Amino acid sequence: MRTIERLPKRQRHQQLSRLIEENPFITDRELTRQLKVSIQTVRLDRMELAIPELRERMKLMAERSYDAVRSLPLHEVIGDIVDLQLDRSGISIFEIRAEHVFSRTGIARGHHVFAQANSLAVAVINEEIALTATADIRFVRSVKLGEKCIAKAYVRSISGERSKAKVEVFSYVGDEMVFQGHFVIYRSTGESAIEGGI
Amino acid sequence: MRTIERLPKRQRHQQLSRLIEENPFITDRELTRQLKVSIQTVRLDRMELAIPELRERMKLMAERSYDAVRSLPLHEVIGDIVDLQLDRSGISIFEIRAEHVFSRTGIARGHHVFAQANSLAVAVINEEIALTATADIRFVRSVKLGEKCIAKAYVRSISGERSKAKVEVFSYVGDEMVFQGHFVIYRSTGESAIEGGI
DNA sequence: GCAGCTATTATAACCAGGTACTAATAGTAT
DNA sequence: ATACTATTAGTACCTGGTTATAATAGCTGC
Repeated sequence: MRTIERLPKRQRHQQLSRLIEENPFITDRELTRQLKVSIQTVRLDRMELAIPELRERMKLMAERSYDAVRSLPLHEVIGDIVDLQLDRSGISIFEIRAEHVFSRTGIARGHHVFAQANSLAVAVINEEIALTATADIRFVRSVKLGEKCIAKAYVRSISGERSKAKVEVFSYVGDEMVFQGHFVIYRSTGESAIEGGI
Repeated sequence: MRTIERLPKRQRHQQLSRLIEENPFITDRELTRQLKVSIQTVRLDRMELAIPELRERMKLMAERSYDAVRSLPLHEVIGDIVDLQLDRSGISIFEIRAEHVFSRTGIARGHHVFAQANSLAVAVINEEIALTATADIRFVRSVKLGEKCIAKAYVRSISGERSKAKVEVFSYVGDEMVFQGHFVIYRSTGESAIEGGI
């Protein structure tokens, strides 16, 4: 009977996957010890499961984190700006992924939604250095994992003398408003800045 | 004359450091090609500069990113809460590190300062699920790389009927106030939540 | 000019943690 | 008995190094 002998193999495959997921730094030798099979079996199993060798796993992790580090400057703006009319309006899209949600509920953490809006409010201001001075925000409904958050910013006034701009941002999922915020942005012309925008 | 022959070595050391910093995935063989010296010289140089071999570098990067992934759940609260009196007040400390600042200016990005305050405002509410409904915030002065931001939250009112709490948060660097915020937190008793707190 | 020094290069043995391939063995199904 | 799968064993080879030992080149001080 095939099932009798095949089950242990599949079980071992699951165990092996779990062990490597739990500790990606485990060697085949250690897996041999824990699974009580020969090192060849471990390697055949990895082959079948398309799990790369330890060094390859470490390399992939290192590359992933290195790419993340390199792309950090891009994150100075949270969300992808898809339309921008300086000193007038702007639109950005931000997809809520696993790293943005409150793990227990799958609800996006507030500061990510805020960050998208703040980024856009700063970006829409046509100035070298623009920093958020104040913000008055309202989370209208929760944003969930997988949802695409579309933020629209409108510049309401620019008072040239004191270098302040008022920007309103509304964020939507589909046609539901999820967030609204009124930002006051300092359009710093170089001197002492007030805050860390995005 | 010693300086004549020693200079090229120090220059090469600088070049080598720079090359590895630019691309940590470079092999000694490739360094040999770029520096026009033997592979032994490259290895002696790495020894002198205490730069680990490629595989060790990748392992360190992988471990660092893996630790970061594992500690993510801890980041559900931004900042270390050092004092907490539920429904009354709380204090948290958050050190501004390189990953939190606007790279051009070394000024902390607004959403990190906001996130610390928001986290604390949510944490101080003695409820299973607490979500930010609205926030009225003001960035008083910029917070810079290396500064320790101390947030103090005070619960101002709890209206049991509609499950709302008002929380004030003030953040300081030393004795300078850098941020203030008025939060309205929903103390969700299980039904439809409004926002993604922290 | 020659010992003494540093810097560099060469050579060889060895290592971890594998891959790739071949072969043997055990169990079981038909 | 035959065929098939699963497992184990063994060997050669690979990358990207370490470690140690020795040879060579270039200059220095005297």
